[in-house]
Amino acid sequence: MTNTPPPTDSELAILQVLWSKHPETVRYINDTLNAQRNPTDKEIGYTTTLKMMQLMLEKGLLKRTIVERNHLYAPSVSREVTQSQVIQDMAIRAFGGSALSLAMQALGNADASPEDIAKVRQWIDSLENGTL
Amino acid sequence: MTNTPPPTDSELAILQVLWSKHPETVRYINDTLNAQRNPTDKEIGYTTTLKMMQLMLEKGLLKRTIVERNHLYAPSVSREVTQSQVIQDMAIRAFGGSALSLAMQALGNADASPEDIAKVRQWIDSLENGTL
DNA sequence: TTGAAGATACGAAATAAATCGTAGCATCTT
DNA sequence: AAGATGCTACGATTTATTTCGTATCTTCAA
Repeated sequence: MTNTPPPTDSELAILQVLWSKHPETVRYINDTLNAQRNPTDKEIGYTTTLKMMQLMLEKGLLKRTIVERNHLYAPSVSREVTQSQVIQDMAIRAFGGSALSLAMQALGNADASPEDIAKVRQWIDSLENGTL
Repeated sequence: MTNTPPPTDSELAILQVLWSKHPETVRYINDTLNAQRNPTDKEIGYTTTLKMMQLMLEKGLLKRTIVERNHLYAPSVSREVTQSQVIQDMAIRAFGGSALSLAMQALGNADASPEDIAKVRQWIDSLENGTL
């Protein structure tokens, strides 16, 4: 088990963009991040995002292909795996290690619609029967 | 809405101790943290914990009373509120803002026993009725 | 009354994370 | 061919977080 630390905040911001669309260029990521952000805040410089992604490449969080001298990046760990890692980490850090109590608290926070609740019920059923 | 940033990692470690027992002394917190930690790692110095707690006092994360010249600390924000904040933050950082998908992922991670699942079902029912 | 033990205060160092400036190298445009 | 444009590389700075060293005060016991 390679106990890599969970991604930092900025790393997660980059990963979220790449999860929804990849492979992509640094330019694309940088533009997307800046588009999301509150216009009153200062923009993130291109080289900042570039540097982050280079570090993530070294850490093994991203992979890269080169096409026509341009670099295209993609996540090298799936969204689900990374999210699990984040949850596990958060459970330890703030919930005494209990992912279950984390889950219940999150449900309370979720401001769930009736359809959402139905989805959760279904999910629970599948957990009960499923591959456990 | 005072948009205070969520507690950092070390701050959460201290808060977790205090949530389970308070008010308590710096000495107690420090001993507890060191007892929890892997014996191979270096211990946290007393003054380190002291400093953290002083900073947390300034930030308003803790409150303090003085008894017989000794300082006793307690959380000034409830466990539930802080945990909600942490979840909200994590939802944004890693789940595209959806506390619901965070909750479902956490359920998958929770390695839940049948009793646990029953508890979750009950919790969902109470959410639905608005028994908050 | 002196000194050991144990406490707090606080400046400052060490570490980690995020940001940027500058250089260098292609390609494109005129 | 020369300048503009747009890319990557990478050292270095800035900022945030964590850790600790040292001074100081109080109490207790010999």
